[in-house]
Amino acid sequence: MQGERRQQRGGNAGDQRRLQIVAVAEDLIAQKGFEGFRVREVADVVGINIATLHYHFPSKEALVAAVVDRIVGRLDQVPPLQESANLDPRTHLSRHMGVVLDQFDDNRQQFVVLNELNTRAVRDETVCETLAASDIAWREYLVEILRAGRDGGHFRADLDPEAAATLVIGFLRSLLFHPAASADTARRAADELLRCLTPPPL
Amino acid sequence: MQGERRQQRGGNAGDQRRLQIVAVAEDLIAQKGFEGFRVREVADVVGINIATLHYHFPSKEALVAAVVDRIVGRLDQVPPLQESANLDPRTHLSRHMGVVLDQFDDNRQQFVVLNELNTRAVRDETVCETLAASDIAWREYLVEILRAGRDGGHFRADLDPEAAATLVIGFLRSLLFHPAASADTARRAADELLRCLTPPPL
Amino acid sequence: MQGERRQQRGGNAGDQRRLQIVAVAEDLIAQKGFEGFRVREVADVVGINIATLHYHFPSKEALVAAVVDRIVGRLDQVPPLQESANLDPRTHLSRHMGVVLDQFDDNRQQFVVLNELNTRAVRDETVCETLAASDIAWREYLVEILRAGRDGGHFRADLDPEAAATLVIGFLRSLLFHPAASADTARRAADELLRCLTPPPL
Amino acid sequence: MQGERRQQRGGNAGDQRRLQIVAVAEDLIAQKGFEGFRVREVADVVGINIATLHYHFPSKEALVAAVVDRIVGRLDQVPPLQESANLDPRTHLSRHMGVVLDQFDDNRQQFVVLNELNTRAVRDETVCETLAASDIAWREYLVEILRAGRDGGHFRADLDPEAAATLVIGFLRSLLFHPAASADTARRAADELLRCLTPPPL
DNA sequence: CATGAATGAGTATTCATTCAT
DNA sequence: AATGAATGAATACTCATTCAT
Repeated sequence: MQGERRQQRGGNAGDQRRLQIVAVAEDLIAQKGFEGFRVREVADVVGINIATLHYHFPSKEALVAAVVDRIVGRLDQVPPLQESANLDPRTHLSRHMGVVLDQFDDNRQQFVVLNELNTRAVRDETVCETLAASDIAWREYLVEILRAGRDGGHFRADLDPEAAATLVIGFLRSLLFHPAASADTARRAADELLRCLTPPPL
Repeated sequence: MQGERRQQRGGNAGDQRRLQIVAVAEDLIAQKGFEGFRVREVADVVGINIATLHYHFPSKEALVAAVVDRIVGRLDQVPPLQESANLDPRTHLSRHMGVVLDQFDDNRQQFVVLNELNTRAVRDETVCETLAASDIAWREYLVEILRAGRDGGHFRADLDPEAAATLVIGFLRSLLFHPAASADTARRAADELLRCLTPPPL
Repeated sequence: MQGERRQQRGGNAGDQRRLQIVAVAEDLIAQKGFEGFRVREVADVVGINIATLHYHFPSKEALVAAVVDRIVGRLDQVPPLQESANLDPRTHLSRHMGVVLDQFDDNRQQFVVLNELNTRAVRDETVCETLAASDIAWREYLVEILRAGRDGGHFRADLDPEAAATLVIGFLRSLLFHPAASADTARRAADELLRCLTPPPL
Repeated sequence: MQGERRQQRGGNAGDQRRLQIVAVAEDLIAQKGFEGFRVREVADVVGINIATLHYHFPSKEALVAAVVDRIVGRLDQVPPLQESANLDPRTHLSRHMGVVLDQFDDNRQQFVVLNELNTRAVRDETVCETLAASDIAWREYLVEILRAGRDGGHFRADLDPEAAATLVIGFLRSLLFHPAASADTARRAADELLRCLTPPPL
């Protein structure tokens, strides 16, 4: 009976604090990388004692896991999925890439942390599987668009949807490598990719 | 007797030792990442005292810089550049991607370290500039091929060489994210990319 | 319904809870020793919050003191004292040692905790005095038996009752050192000790 | 070839330092017990940095193990064994107990640490075995004396040498429990024990 | 060139205790 | 009586770096 009310959606004071800690941790990982990530600094920024942080997250590993969940959780929310469902595939793909490029402009920190995550995935089985699961979902989403577009004549008739999905993902992923890249270069490449996939005018 | 053989290329015995240290360091960075990279472990594997290592490399930073130089130096040796110079651009590009994909199969460690380097570049100005320089050279090399191919009719007439170079680099770079990716998937994507760039049959 | 039964001996519900805490604490000291004894673990096993435990026992020291009282309180209940009062001294001593040896078989945990207590006594004045008081009572009890036995011809005429009491106590105490000792070895030694004290047959 | 000279008996500077650290550690264990034993305090007393201590002993456990070895090593040197070899068994046993009682007077710290060791042995398999090995050697030594004494008429004819050895060891061991015991009480008990074992005058 | 020994600053984690509710 | 959250002071251990030999 006790504390029943508190088990709602993050309304609890404790949950609130945990969210705060994870948010700060993500910031710090973006700034310093996993290499320079210190739990003590998280506690300092949040303004709590290091022991309090360990009360909420029993170990550094647990805190990192929470950060990973948070990041991947955001990845899985592909915003245009629902709204653009009834667009023609080419426009759909165009908007999808546009959304990612916008995020690249507006929230570059997220990309930096994703880069950290990718590097960590090489040696952390858990992170690797988490990222792989997210990757598969994204790939399937793209393959569906590309196949529908090919069959509907919006894309080249000889298009290999899975291979093309690899290209789209590869291109978008490679943005992670260019924290200083100009958005313009990226948009030109996205346009070129769309032309690549589009059938030639007769 | 000792060190007699060492008087070959690479200079004196000291240079030889330095090369050995850098090689071990690269191995360890590939295994543990920068996060788990310890100078003491380098010394242990080489079989020398930690103080001796510091005699050759005054600081960890200096050792890491040497490793970075070694890796980037290898990057800049694009093997097919010379030999394939007089091939037609489409075959040239195809072979270039093939070479990289072969390296991905045979020497994945190099890709892992490159991934580490990319992540570090976000916070290390020196590494960032070193990688950027290598990147520009690669890009120019590809742009040249793509432009020649477009003008010679091997590639689509409406091709944007610079944007296409971004796509090629992006695709190849994204391999770093898939340490477990099947080589087959990558080759299918490379083929698709070539089809993308090729003009449609009339 | 709740707490109804609890209104028996031991007073109110609070006393009941305190008894429960002390019992768990003794168990844990037996398992982990004073070195590995944690108040938090006591609270966890009892199933209460650590703050609740501190409500009942203001400090770790207070809880330990309660455990010590509990253990020494049990020591002072020498069961055969009353029932065997009118036995001949030799049988009396034999039964006394038998009772202790039986406890050694049946309730070895108690011996383990006593060992912890003895070690702590070196540095804790309070524990030392508590144990010393218990010791003196035991010693006097044995001296009485031995003196009566000597004067009544059951033991050797040249027996030094106090020295013999030291031997009996020393032997029984030394059982603490042998958590893995066979009961048989101990009983053989007890028999030998009795023979030692008994006058030779004429 | 290098440093060959240094591998002699503890003459090396490093060995010297290790001996010093172990000696200080033993002192501190005697003063504070294992419960209050801190590696940092060892370093402080020795006058070295905590990292230097960890250079010589990689972990607290390793340091404790070295202390245990040192203590048990001393236990195994039963001084009177050689010199008293040709004494009659009764005098031999008397002197043996005398030596232990003298140590009890002169070097009580050693007994305190032994007490700590005994308590730790309950939970530490290694310490338990080490102590057990030392115990067996001591027991065999005593059994030999007692058997020879019985067969030679110095001790009672119905003496059980192994049981009597248990009594002697038990008595001497029980001294550990009485850090404040008067030496006089102990000597009276030792005398009584000798009388116990001696055959009655005809 | 090479080494054993040493160190300062840090690094995650622990634990008894306290306090507002 | 009971609890979730918080804290100060420790605690073992690590790591790059230095120095005398």
